[in-house]
Amino acid sequence: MTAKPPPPPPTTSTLSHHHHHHHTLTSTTSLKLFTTTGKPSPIKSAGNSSASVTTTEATTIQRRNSSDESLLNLLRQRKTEDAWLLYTQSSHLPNPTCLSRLICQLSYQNTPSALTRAQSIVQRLRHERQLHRLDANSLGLLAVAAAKSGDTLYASSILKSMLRSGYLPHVKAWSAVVSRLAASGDDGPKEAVKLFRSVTRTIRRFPDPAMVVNSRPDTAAYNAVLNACANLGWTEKFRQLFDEMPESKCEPDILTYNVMIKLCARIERKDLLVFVLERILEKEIPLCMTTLQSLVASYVGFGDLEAAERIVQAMREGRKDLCKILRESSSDEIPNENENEVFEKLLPNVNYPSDYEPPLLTKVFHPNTRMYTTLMKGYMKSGRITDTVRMLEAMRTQGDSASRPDHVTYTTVVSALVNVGAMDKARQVLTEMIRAGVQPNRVTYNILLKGYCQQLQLDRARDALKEMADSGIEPDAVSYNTLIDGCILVDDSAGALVFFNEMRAKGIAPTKISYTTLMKAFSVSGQPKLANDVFDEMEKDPRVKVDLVAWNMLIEGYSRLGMLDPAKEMVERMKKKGVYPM
DNA sequence: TTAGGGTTAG
Repeated sequence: MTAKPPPPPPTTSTLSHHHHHHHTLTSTTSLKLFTTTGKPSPIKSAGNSSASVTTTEATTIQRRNSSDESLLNLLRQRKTEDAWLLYTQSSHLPNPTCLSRLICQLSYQNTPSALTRAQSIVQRLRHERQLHRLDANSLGLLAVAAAKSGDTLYASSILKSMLRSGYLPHVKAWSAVVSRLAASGDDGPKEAVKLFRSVTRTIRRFPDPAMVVNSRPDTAAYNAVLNACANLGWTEKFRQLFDEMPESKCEPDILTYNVMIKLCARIERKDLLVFVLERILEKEIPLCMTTLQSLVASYVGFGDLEAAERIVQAMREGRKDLCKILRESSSDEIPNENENEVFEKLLPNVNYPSDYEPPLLTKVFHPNTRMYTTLMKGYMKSGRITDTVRMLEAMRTQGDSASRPDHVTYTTVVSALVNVGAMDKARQVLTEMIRAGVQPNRVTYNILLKGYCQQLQLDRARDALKEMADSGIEPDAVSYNTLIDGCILVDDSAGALVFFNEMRAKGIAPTKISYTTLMKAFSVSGQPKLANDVFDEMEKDPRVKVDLVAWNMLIEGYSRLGMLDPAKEMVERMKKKGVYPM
């Protein structure tokens, strides 16, 4: 947590430009600080500065030094709140140590307000071209805090600007951001892969290995980027990165293989799932429950409930020959040739002879709540509502504490009932869960909101929103997006706007779905001008990126009314921005 | 939150 001076920048030709630039800035800026006249000072270093300054300047320096000293004291005592107040009370820019420590402590608090404060310091420094005053440690922590709060755009922009300036973030910092990006929607996974590449490229440019020792990717970092590849279905990229792990002295671990299971599911290669399990056992990597969980989830995703049930049943019976059971459930679909080559490298065991005796689990695993809930989701998705409810009953009465229904289980049942329009029964389950001592959460209520909206019962939806607040559950963007969409269903664009404004008034950040849904409300009600206004707001909001859906909604608003000229104009504007219609 | 059971658009 201590503030360190910026790491020595790399010396390769590409980055040396930044290097010199960077250094010039550092020395001149410390001079500027000590200058009150605004004229360039002849002083060359802080060391001999006091000799050549005037008396007034010396007094100013003293005042500033003492202010920095009080700030540093507060920071040392971890009085972050007081430190922040002191910072805001003075127009003087604190020294690099204080600024970095303040950013570190604010980032470490992991609260929205602390993050906003840290960001405001960065914004000020950026504006005053003093960003280099912050060390790599504080910027890295800020990036992690931003990523954790869901602001992955901000987090990756901080990291990118660090890399541009020759700063190398700690592996824990940059990999945390890669991990968040990988799991976030939109372009997140692509950005994760890009970020991973920029970091490793920058690392390679440093001639001295000692300088990059804390920034090199570890297995966790690889797992994060592999997860991004899995989410994208980028098999070849996955293999490349997987292949370079040994060169980077990283061993694949159980998570790496769990991510591989996800990749197989994503690219619809059900036939490969069993080979991943066999490979894990063959490499004697300790198996964990989540691997089996991932397998069941994958089969459920494929709609192969029989295979999922077979695993669960085998586990209930305490069997260890899961591989054998899964081999029996493998279908004989013909896989893609190119993909096969890739997987022969990832999973050499796909080519083992057919009389190969698959390995046994080294330990017995029992199905838990999560696994049963996954199976339940399968029933829900295939419309087997009776089985969903029956499963809940079985879990309640079974008496096994590791598989008792929890809030997600009940929420799944609520969701299943909402999906078939059985709102009264969904309500009953909500009551039942509360009686059983399981508290519904925001997701449970969001599903209920969705149900009332779908039933065009907006008043009931509003009541549910109140009920939510009364139980101490704050609505989020999803709650409001659902309600805005509900207003569209009853042709109430004014109501949609009211919800949108209510959301912003509550400090809930609109997502791009909020913007596009509100645009849709105005578009379908024949108010393209208003849709246009929302679009402009969206462009101004740094938290969201205008995407193709937003452009389409904008264009559609005009086309719907036969206003082809403005529609064409929008298409041109869109092309100029580098977005192309599909 | 190094993955992982439940929710929102088009």
